[in-house]
Amino acid sequence: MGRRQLWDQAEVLASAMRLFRHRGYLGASLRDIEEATGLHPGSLYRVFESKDGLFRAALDAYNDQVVQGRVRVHLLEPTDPVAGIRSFFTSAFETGLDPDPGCLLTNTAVESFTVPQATAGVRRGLDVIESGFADALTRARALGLLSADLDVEVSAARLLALYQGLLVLVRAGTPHTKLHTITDGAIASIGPMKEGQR
Amino acid sequence: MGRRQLWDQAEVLASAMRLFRHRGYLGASLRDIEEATGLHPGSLYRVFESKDGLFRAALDAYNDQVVQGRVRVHLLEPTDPVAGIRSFFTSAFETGLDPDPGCLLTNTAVESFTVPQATAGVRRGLDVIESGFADALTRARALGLLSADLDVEVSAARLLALYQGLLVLVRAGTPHTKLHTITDGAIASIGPMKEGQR
DNA sequence: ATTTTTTGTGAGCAGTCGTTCAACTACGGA
DNA sequence: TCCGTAGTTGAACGACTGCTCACAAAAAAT
Repeated sequence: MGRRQLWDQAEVLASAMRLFRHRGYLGASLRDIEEATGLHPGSLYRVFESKDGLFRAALDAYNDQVVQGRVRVHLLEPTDPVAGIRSFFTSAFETGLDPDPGCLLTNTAVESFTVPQATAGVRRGLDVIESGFADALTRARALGLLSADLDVEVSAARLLALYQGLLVLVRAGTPHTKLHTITDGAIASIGPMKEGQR
Repeated sequence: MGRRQLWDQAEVLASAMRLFRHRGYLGASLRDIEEATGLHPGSLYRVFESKDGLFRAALDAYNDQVVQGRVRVHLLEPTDPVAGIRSFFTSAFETGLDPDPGCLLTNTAVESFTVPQATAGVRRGLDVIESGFADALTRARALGLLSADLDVEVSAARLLALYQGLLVLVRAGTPHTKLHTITDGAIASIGPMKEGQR
């Protein structure tokens, strides 16, 4: 054996994730990373090989924890799937953080030409979200909350786009009132049954 | 007077715009800019003061030419506003360019924490698009193409988000078939009247 | 023709980038 | 106890960053 690792990998990835989410891949220098994680370059490079490697690991952690977690809580588990979709949207900008860091997937997708190694991870995360929407829509339809002839695949794709667009607007500093309006419109666009309808 | 400027400012801004659109602000170095525009740093700095200054000028040019132009052609002028909205969406990813550079507004919005000087320009551009949507929707409603009780402001905001989301997905390398599906959904979500309806 | 004014050129600046590595520290096994 | 091994440290590397400026070139003013 030998000396034991003094730091927790999950904690370091969480710090790196926060930093990348806020500043992007190019905008986060290794000095920034050093400060954020408390790790010196030697340790970082021993475990993650490169800045790229760290970024990919952080993106994977983001997918496995943040994205999967949010999809589960808002899209897979709620007994009211329509309300779940709504809260999935609003929780994207009501983070309590200022400034709102947006979504690492969105930010990385846009940066993808300068970080091509990350595109696979971005796709994986987007797929998770889209599948989550599809699941929630299917369940909502089965519960009679949505029109029976709603095309789940098409609606899920549109909700994904709308969600990514919302996160762009979050980054652009759009006021929350407008973000709520968009969320309301998103829900309305999947055509939930009103009271007394159908 | 003195010596005359040898280069066309509009051409230089167009080249810079292309470069920034593809690589982002941080991803485009001054050497890249030099190569793309054919200008040496001295000339660049005499006219634009800094990399920031050049970027802001390029973003303004993007707003004034690309954004305004596309809004006019697809949203303000067409006699069929619904078809115009559709072509506004599809023209965002059927650029004929490979790889598709996406939209400078979208990309800059996401990069905004590392280029805070550009947020005002981004907002201006987004407002132009949203107003364009609102104009097209109003005209469509007046023509009886849409339901009379459609809320134009809400729908315009949602179309803007959807459009920005589409551009994120473009950057993520989403296949065109899916982008078309999303476009179809966007049109369907504003509820255009079918034949025989109303 | 000479001076003045503006523009173009590109070598070079100080600082930062991602990355490496030799010295050092802590632990398990003999 | 001492050795082998794994982890930590931070100074330093070459490459690159945004940017400057002394000089050359060209056009207007004199």
